[in-house]
Amino acid sequence: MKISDALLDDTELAARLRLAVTRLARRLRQQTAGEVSQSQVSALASVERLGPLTLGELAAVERVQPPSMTRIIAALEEAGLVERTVDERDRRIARVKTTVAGQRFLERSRSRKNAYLAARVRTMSVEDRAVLARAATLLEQLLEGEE
Amino acid sequence: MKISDALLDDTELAARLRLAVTRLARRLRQQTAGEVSQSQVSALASVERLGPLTLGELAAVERVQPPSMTRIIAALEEAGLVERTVDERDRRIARVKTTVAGQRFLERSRSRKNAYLAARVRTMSVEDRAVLARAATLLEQLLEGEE
DNA sequence: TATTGTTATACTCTATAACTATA
DNA sequence: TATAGTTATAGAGTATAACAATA
Repeated sequence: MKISDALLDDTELAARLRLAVTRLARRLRQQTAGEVSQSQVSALASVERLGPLTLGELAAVERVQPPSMTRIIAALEEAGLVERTVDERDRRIARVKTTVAGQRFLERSRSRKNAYLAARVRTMSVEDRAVLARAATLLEQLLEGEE
Repeated sequence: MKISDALLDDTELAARLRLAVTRLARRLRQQTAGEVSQSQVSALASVERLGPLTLGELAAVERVQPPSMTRIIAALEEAGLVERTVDERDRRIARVKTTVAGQRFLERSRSRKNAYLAARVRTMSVEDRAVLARAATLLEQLLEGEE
């Protein structure tokens, strides 16, 4: 088997991806800038990206259990980054949307909390950045596409 | 600014990468097959890849604090996946290497615990896989490259 | 009864601080 | 005194189970 084949082997590629992604995620978790956790930022970004969502929908999107999302949203609400509104027709349902402060926070995140990764990316060639950009898209699709 | 430029912007790319990586890592953590945690598998893989290492070296490679590595290695040792040996000349130093069982475990990991990712990768085109393979390499370098 | 979300509780992982033993 | 590693303890973050409110 040639090296070029080995590099594209499903299992090998999956293993390498998993290690790389897991390590980088741990590193980024340590980078945790400020009082807002990774999960909270991720949820906040989903709310911004997908618009007003119910807690259940958010939990599904973020792949966490409902009680976890309750806590995440409670923290974001306390920080003034999201706003909850009860559905008028079905008062069991709560919808979440970003506040202006939440949107500003995300903007700052993109230029400040990602400084670590951005600094690393900045040292890369345009070609390498293009690869990472395409990979990011693929990883997004990979997660969206399931079941 | 053209879309193609935006895609290669340091900050935007970093933000997208972070979200994608964080989400995938969380998804993979849930996939946690069996009694061996992500961190343990990651450490075990490093031991296999880099050969016999001291606990301190391992902690540095894995970007965790020494007490965390102590616990990780204790768990791996209890599971019979690694073996510790005390340095004869300096009895403060403990070195860790994989056992046969540890190597077998990693082999199984690659074909079983990564099933989720591998299944997703399998649906991708050869071109997309090549992108992910290159991205994996870049992410590895990104982490290795820091001081 | 079924569904949406919450509260209570416990577990896992990691960190910091204090300690042991070796040098 | 300095260093390698461990033990003690605490803090996030998440999960499962039991519950409350609404339909």
